[in-house]
Amino acid sequence: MATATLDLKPDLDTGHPCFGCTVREISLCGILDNEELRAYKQTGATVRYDAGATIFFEGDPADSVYTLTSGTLRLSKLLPDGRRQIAGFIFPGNFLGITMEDEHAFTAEAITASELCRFSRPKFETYLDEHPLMERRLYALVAHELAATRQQLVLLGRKTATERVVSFLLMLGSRCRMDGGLADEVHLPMSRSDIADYLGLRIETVSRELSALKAARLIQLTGTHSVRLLEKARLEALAEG
Amino acid sequence: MATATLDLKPDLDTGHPCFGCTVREISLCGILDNEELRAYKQTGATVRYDAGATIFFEGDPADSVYTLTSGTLRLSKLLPDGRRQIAGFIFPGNFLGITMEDEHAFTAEAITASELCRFSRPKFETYLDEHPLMERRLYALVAHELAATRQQLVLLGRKTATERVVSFLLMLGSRCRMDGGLADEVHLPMSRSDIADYLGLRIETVSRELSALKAARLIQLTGTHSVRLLEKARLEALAEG
DNA sequence: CGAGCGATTGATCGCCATCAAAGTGGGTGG
DNA sequence: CCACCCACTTTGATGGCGATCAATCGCTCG
Repeated sequence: MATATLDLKPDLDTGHPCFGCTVREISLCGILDNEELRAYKQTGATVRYDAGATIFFEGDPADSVYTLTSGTLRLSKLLPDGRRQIAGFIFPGNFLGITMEDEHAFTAEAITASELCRFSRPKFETYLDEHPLMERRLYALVAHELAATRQQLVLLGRKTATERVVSFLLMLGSRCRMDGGLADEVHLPMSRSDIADYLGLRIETVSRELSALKAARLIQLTGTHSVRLLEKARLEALAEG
Repeated sequence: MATATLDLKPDLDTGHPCFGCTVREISLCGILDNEELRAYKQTGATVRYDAGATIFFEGDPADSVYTLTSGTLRLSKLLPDGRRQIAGFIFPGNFLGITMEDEHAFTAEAITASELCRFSRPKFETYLDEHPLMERRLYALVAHELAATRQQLVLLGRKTATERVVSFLLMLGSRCRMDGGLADEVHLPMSRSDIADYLGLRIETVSRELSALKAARLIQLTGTHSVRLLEKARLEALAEG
């Protein structure tokens, strides 16, 4: 459904408040032109969070929406006894606060120091009312997120530990390529604990799987937070059983 | 975000093509009035599928969207070796074909004989262009679906077999109450195999868990496809660990 | 150089999968 | 109407993958 009307407006004036924003093209704002974006930006504000800080808790009133411009966030939920599941990571350009409910169902925390553009819900909705293209793009983003989340159901419901870890690395790998990074050097901003809670495993298992992949010469552990993918084809076969 | 503009239009003329449609109020169409609905309905067609029939396969071009009016569907995905994950069940009133991609990422099959209202994507999108309230409602539906799917991530990633089965029963229970059925009598149109593939378990485990809940006098198995929930409070405690 | 936290590696356990067999029920044809 | 059939479900016995418990490593920062 990539209609012409959803094409991005490429050029921004130098001096524009969003000039130099590295994520505009892949974010909600990408469809706005100079004037529209200036007006839109003025309805919001830039906010910063330190690593570990909480943007909102599960159960907090959902009165703002955000676009992440730098850093990494995690969306998570705790069971009463402390078990944690991470529903997703938010990378620059991603939209946060998709819900139409009154309360957030998940907690959003900064994994690394992060910057976001924040908009109040009422203002955001008014803006949407006046910009149907933006609403359509928002819909496309949510629909895409839904598809990705369903894919994660397959991972959690049916894949083995090895398949989960490899799928995760490939997923981040394709993200990096999207961001213009090297295709085979994957940066992992999150801890082993975050990875484990995203993949439905324990940190020991994640660590063991990474070590096993390294021993099999399929990856290289270039640092605690970076991995080099050595054999994409074999990894892709591994990821799907 | 339940604004007044999203309220349903209640009364339909007798003789209206959608008069008697039992799911209009909880479906996408709920916001349309007599005239709008008549026009909308004319852009689509009613289609029927037998139990077991496939509405579309993973990878098929996504050229139609649907509203389920009767029956039950499953959305599933197969791994190359035959492992299956069911991403969700579709009940009457639910929208099918949310994707904005060109291809369906999941296979949709009829669990029981089903009826759907089908609309071609281009016509549907044209209709959305002209009816912003409908688009907003569609967004709300998808956002809600995303939240539900993320909740399912918690189930698959972190819950035990018992917790999964109990969560599933309670989920269907709250659905029944929504549909005006008895709150504690849950109908399970799907097979044990479908339940297992939805919960990331094997059918033997599902069966054993149900037997154990019955032995604990927490449920009654009133038939292969129906369960009575006896102790909601204790079940709810069980579902969350 | 030492403290402390996250990551890795090792040893063992337990939940759920797997393998196997018996039970159940709905539909069909005699 | 009943007997059979076949698919689905349930129950039982055993096994394996990943969790758990435990110890060590290694980086970062004071």
